[in-house]
Amino acid sequence: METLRERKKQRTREALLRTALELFTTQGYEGTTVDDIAEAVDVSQRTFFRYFAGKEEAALALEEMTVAHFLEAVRERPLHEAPMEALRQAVLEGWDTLNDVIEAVAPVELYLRMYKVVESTPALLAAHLRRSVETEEAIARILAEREGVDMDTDPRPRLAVAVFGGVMRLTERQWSTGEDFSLDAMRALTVSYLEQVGPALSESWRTH
Amino acid sequence: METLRERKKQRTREALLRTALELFTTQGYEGTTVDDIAEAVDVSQRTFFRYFAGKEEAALALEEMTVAHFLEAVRERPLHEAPMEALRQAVLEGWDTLNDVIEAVAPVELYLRMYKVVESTPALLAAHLRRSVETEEAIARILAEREGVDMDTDPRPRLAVAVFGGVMRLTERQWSTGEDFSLDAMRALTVSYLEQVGPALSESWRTH
DNA sequence: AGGCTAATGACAGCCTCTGACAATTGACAA
DNA sequence: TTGTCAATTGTCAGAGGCTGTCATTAGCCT
Repeated sequence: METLRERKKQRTREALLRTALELFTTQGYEGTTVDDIAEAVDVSQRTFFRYFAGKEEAALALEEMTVAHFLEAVRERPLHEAPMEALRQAVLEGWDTLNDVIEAVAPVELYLRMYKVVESTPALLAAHLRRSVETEEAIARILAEREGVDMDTDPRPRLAVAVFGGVMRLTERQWSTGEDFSLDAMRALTVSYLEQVGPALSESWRTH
Repeated sequence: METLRERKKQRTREALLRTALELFTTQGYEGTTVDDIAEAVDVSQRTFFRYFAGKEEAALALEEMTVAHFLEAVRERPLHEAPMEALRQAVLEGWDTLNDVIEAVAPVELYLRMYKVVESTPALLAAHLRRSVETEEAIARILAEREGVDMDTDPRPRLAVAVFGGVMRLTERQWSTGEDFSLDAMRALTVSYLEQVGPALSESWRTH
């Protein structure tokens, strides 16, 4: 952001994003129109769509940053860790360093509030899940390269990621609807669920 | 469907659905407008929205039928089967008896073609995934009751379903993009992936 | 046959998103 | 500094999904 022009663009984008998130978390996603956002920032509606492909993109912009951050964490995991363990450590580390990634754009608190909005708004949840598919494909690629296997012939990378992704999405959902809506609670849930995957799979749950 | 009125409604709905699916599979989902469908059936656009909550609902109507069918299959699995095994058998059985559920509305071949449309259309894939969340919640409830555990305190039902769902979605995706687009191929993929979940999880994949 | 009710059509309107063109504003060299 | 070029924005116009409303039609039932 050298030139004045670039700085202005940056400021417009951040104003749009911050305003959008603020409105989404207070009036709800569907209760907020793009016109509302544009008007609050004092730009035309058309300008909003020049910065964001759609309402969804603005709503999920923070998440996109954290996903990128998580992918980076996976890439940097030591090679001696087994795939699932590497993923596990990467998520936990991701939560720990969440603030470093977000703070420049918005307070963590706003991110957390958006989480609930996403989870409780059908249209947003749908968009979120669709993105997860792409994220999982990216993670699978990282794992495959890491372990030196070929994704096209070996299903294990995608399989491991599918399982991991399933558990993580469940974790998010339970967390966002639970009472303890803190990062610590999220960490605890993650650890707990990942621990119980094994037992949940092959055994019978009955205690007769 | 006793009265003439009810028969007419039934016919209108089926005409709309069949026409919609036909257009979706030939011109694509986004290349088809609701007006196109309504016009082809010779009803007003408003009438379309009286039968379907939206374009999505029409596109996913067949799938909804098969999901209901699958849930029924899960409910009827013998109690001696472990949870994951019951789910596995239910899916396989679901595929076997797919035709019985679909044929009254549309040929299986149309259902299969729609599968590719869903998987390759972002908006539809998103809607599909969102529905999967609800489906998984329903399955978890069935499993919990079956095994006599309380979902609110025991995470295993949701956990098992999350894992299973993750694997099944991967299966669908790989199947829909693969070359062998037959039900047999689907069955084979399902069995194969479920077999490899265990190995993919805890071990290292390297063969040094 | 005639009243009742359900189904449909016809508008009008809101919201998301896009293309096109003109106006503005910063960048940069002469 | 000024003039030119390019990037940013605003303004329109319009498509497409979806909803509310109200009048009209058509099946139902006595």
